[in-house]
Amino acid sequence: MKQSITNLRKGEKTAKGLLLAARNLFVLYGYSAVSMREIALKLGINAGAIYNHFPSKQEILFRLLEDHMLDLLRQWKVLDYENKELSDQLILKKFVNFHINFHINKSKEVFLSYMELRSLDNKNFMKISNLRDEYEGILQNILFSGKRNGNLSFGDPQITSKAILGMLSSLSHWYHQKGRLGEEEIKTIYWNLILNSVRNDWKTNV
Amino acid sequence: MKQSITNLRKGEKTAKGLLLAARNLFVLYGYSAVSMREIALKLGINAGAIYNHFPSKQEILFRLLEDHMLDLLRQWKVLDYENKELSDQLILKKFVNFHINFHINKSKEVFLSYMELRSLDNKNFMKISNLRDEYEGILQNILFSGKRNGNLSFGDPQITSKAILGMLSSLSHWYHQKGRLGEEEIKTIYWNLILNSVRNDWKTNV
DNA sequence: ATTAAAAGTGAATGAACGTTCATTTAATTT
DNA sequence: AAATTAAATGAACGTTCATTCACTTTTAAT
Repeated sequence: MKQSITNLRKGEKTAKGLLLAARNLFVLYGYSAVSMREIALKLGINAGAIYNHFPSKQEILFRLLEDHMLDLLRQWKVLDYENKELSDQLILKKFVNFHINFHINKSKEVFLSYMELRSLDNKNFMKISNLRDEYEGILQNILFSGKRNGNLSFGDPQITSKAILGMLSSLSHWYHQKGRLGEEEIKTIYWNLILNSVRNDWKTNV
Repeated sequence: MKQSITNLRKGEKTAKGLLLAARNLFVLYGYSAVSMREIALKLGINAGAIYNHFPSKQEILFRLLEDHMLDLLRQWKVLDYENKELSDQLILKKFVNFHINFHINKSKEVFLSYMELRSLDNKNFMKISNLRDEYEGILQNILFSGKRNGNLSFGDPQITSKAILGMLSSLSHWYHQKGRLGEEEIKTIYWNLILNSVRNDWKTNV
């Protein structure tokens, strides 16, 4: 019989709990520094019991990173801005707001994806790497389009997209809910920085 | 008798070689995932021999990170821009160029300092953390000064400095010597992005 | 050349690692 | 309530970990 989301089978609850515990521990200490015993301990179960839910430690990390990247891409897609005839500037703003919102609300997942790419084995690395490229491609396309249409002005689009993503993603390294500024204030500050940086004449600066 | 730099005592050569090998391995796989045996193997010596040069694995990591941060701060200080009566805009440009140059030429050290802060024990973490704050303070001061004098215009200076440093530091994640663009081109692109982002009227954007 | 210090060996330490397994206990379905 | 499946136990597997140590070899100073 199918179970409701709020009334999971015991095993599903444990599996979710394990992912959560693993995520928190990996964020704090790094994948390699965390043992299966430590993860199990957070759930009050034995390390061996983890293998009723996941085939390996590596698979836990992969699940965390893949779930996160698929979530990121899916959430952008359902907004469907690309089919809404928005101006280049407005869709860039939508992207910035989306990215900030996501990075604030999923800061641990973002941080983990950032830090533990290298802990994936080759096959898993390629999968996640492709998903990352797909996401980076979204911003690149926005910038390309804005430059082509003359609505945005900046240097190399690939470097620029990397610079902007670097700026935005650094959020996950220092943002905490208890911080001085709220999400909206941060969005405003970042949007001003980014819009100014890409809408001015190129090579007019000292 | 004092030795010249090019003619080190054997032990000093080994010590330097160990730091280099450890740096490269830590960058590739992470501190926790690298064993003393692997580090020693790169030098063709036995793991036990490492302890003739360093008291622990933790100390090797700390040495790498401290050396790097002290080098970063020292190199900025010898330029002594702060005593040269430069305009706010020009000193910001100097800082950006300095930061990019350093991050391109020491990309492995930068990357390591970024990734392995959490692998330091408490005492060491505080030391490195303080050095990082000192460096971040340099940019914050430049931005504060520019805003106070009306030469720069942007939102919250602390967020802005974090955003700019995030943008600049992401360089170490993707820059490789073999890349399409050289150091000067990257400096130009970044400088345009950054200058535009902080010299325009605040809150005039859509 | 002699000698003392420095550097390296190779085995050993105890602890911790991810994973497996036979078995028991708990949850769910019949 | 009985039968079946899922979940957890706890010990053990072989391996690897950082570190120590008695000892040998190499290096550098006398």
